[in-house]
Amino acid sequence: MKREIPKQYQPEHVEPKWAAYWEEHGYFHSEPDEREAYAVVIPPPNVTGVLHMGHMLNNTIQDVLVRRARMLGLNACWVPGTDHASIATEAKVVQRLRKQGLSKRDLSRDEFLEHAWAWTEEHGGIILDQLKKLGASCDWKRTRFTLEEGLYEAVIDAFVELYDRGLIYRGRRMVNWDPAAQTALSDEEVIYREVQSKLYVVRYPVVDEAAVDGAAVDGASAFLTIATTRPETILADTAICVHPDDPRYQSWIGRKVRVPLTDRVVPVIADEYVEMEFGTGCLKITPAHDENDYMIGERHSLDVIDMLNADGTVAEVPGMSEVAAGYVGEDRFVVRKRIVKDLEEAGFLVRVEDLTNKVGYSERTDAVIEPRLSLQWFCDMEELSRPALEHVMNDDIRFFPEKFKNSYRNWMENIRDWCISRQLWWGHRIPAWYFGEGEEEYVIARSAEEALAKAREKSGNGSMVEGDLWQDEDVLDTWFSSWLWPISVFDPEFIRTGEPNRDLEYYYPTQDLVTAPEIMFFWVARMVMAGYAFAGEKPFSNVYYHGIVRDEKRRKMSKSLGNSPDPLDLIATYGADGTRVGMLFSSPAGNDLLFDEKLCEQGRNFSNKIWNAFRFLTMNLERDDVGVDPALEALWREEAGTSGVEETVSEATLGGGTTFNLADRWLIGRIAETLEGMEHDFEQFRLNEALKKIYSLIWDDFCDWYIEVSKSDEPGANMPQENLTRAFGLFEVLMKMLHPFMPFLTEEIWQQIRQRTPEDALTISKWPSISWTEASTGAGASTGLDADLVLFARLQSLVRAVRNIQAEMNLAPRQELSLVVKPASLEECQLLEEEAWVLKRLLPIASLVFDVNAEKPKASAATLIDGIEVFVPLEGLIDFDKERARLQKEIDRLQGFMSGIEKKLSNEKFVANAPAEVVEKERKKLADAKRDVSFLADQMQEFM
RNA sequence: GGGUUCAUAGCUCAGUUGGUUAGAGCGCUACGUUGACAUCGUAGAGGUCGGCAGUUCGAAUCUGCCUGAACCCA
Repeated sequence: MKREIPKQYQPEHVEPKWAAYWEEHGYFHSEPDEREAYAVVIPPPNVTGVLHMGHMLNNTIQDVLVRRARMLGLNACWVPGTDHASIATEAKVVQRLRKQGLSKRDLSRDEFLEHAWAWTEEHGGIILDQLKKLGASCDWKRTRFTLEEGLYEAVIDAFVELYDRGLIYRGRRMVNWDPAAQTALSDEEVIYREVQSKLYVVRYPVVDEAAVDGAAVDGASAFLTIATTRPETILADTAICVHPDDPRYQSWIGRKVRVPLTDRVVPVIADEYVEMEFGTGCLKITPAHDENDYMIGERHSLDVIDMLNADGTVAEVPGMSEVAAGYVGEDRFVVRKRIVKDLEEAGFLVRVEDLTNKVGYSERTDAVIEPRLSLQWFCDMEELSRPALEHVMNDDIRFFPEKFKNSYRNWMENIRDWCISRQLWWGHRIPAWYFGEGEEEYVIARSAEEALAKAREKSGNGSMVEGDLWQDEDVLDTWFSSWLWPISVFDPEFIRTGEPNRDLEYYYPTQDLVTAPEIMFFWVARMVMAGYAFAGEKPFSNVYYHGIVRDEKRRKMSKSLGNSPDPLDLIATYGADGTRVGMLFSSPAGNDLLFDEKLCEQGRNFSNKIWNAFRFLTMNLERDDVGVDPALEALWREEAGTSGVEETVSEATLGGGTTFNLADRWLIGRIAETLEGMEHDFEQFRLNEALKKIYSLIWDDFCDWYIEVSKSDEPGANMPQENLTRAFGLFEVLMKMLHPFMPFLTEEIWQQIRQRTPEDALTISKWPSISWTEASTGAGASTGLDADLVLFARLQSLVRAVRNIQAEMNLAPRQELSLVVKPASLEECQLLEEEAWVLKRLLPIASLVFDVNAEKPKASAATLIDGIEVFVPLEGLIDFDKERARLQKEIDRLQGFMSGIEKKLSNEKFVANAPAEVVEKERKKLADAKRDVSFLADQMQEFM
């Protein structure tokens, strides 16, 4: 049966077909059963986001793991979903409203949420469809969203639960304020960046000058000089602070200064916080706008003056001068410029210096963060962090790469309370109900009804009605919902009931979590906390942190830089399989990934290479079907284990050359080796290494060697059909091994090789496992698979050596050669002669002689392979100069090699101290090299 | 300022407990197209393993210092 197969692989015709087929047959849907569970929860992307390169990498990795687990016979369940991305989504909705001429303030909460849901429905889920194009084998029926009903309840339950345990409290604290989004942020949402700033040196007049001794400090002035990077905050200063031991300022402590541009008089205080060396050693204190100043303020009972509005404009504060009053309502950065000018004009500005410092920016809006004192909800981290730290440090939860344990510990040990309230509407509304203006006049409840009952009790006012209560307007940090993800996607009610449902019981703890190190604190650490806090058990066993995708200049790929290719364009150009390979190839474990489109091209080329191997085999097919090779069938274990090589099948069936020829045995041995190697790589999450192994097995071993030696002796004739059946059989195994990486192409070929029922789809087939123990026995064995590997490798070396001669002598590739091979022993001679066919298929051979006593033919090029002398007679073709040069080059190389060994062996200490086998090995190397040199030198004689 | 990691071929990276003639892919050079694949094949060039010292019979590998880079936290 000759089939027309296109010369080039066309992924665009293949991928949609199998994506639909897989989904139609529900291969990726999982329900609890008697098998071992393998669960992975997706790091939920933003519901309205679009796929970027980071998602591509993240999900490719997960898909490889999940597909492999599925083939290993585990009940694989990959739960997809999205999160509501409180700040980002709300910002987008506000932006859209603005375009419609609406402002958030014009709308009621419910009206706003309607717009937000509309937006979500419009854009939501796009990203999940994009994941399908990538081939992600998620259980789409289990798709979750952090704001859907059940998951919403779970978040409220978690809040109530933690509040009841005393781990959530409300307090007036210094928080990170995002003036653009007008909300508080957690510490993790602030990104510090180094910027070129100015340090403004400003002097404050001392007011009680009369009290100063005549011997005023260095004749000076009745001024104290401070340095600040934020001069506008001067308006809210309530003290000047020096170090208590600073000799310069001893006489000033306890006196008073007037704050420039105000009529405020503030004290000079002493506190050890001040660094004497920095700036002037004299610090202005603004308790409302700096965390450290706030703490100093607490210690010294200073006033707290808030001079910033929520939007970052300057507010009116007591005592402003006329000039300062003009700042009110202006943005803080505008005021910074104006105040510098005004300070200068008023004679307060001493000088301005350049300074590099770090400034905090909002992770979401990129606005400069302002420390701001406000009443917020916090989660106490001390108790929650304890088990989270312990179970990572003791490897109950393993981190890959392990180095991330360090920063995890560092963070956990210095953890601060988590500000969980956000001044936003899009999210989980805080279940706090107020019944009075007092800071303690509230209750925590799941519903208004429950709140009323609790409020009546707390207030002692039994006649209170629902209308007397108002719910907190704020929502919770998005991560306060994401941290429940591994629990809530399976059982949203668990936190309330404490009774796991069937899914949670079966899938939890999940197996692997794949994510980027940037969200280790945001998400991973908190999921671990939530896991122990709510389920008393870890949420996952392994965390694989992959790198960040960067461009060739090591810049992070981002939309704003425009340096990120569109993943869907890549898929269109190189195919999903090719793109996946490209992503993985550039992804060493745990390192950042310098994305290079060339690697996707390499992936596409690989697709094409495989396609053409398939095409070639198929073109050789003379029957309607490829048939079954019984010997090969016996080789694969029925039930796949996690280990590559087990159980023995008798030598008679497999060894002894009865059914499999040397090339078959060699390739099977290579498959066994590769399976073992890949398993090891997967244990370490070294996916790129595993991929490289199967890549090389297919391209180098199968295509370049196995198919070549399987071809017919007659050029142009079809392959012998038994060879073909076997080659197809081996090809099928290779497709299995490649399937987790390149699911579409492999399924296509798998389905084209034979007629398959839905039960036989590659995607649910069993991972191969070879029942052949010799494959894993020690090297140097004289029989069995190892010997075959050695023998075949020797033949490969022989072929390469002859090809090298062909190239060096500029012989035409088809120039037929009469080879003379002179092995060192009779035994070897016989072994080689039996396998002469391998050489005949791979080299243009006119005649081939094996003889331990062979005489060197006249005018021949010669070389040595493991002591086997090989002569290529080149009567009339040989170029003496070239041959001499070739031989000399080899002799030089060997002599350099030998001198190193001789030096080693002449060192008595080496001979005395090194292990005997090491010394013996060196002696053998030297002897072999000597033999080779003398052989080559003899050859030289002929051409002198 | 505190912590962590890294430095191997032109580029991106392997190199498991110290003993290898230090590997791979890409790139580069030469040759090759009478039917699997030029999205290909064959062959080849290319590295004093950042520097200096030390431990050791032996160091890319262990230790210290130096230089350079990156990341996290404050």
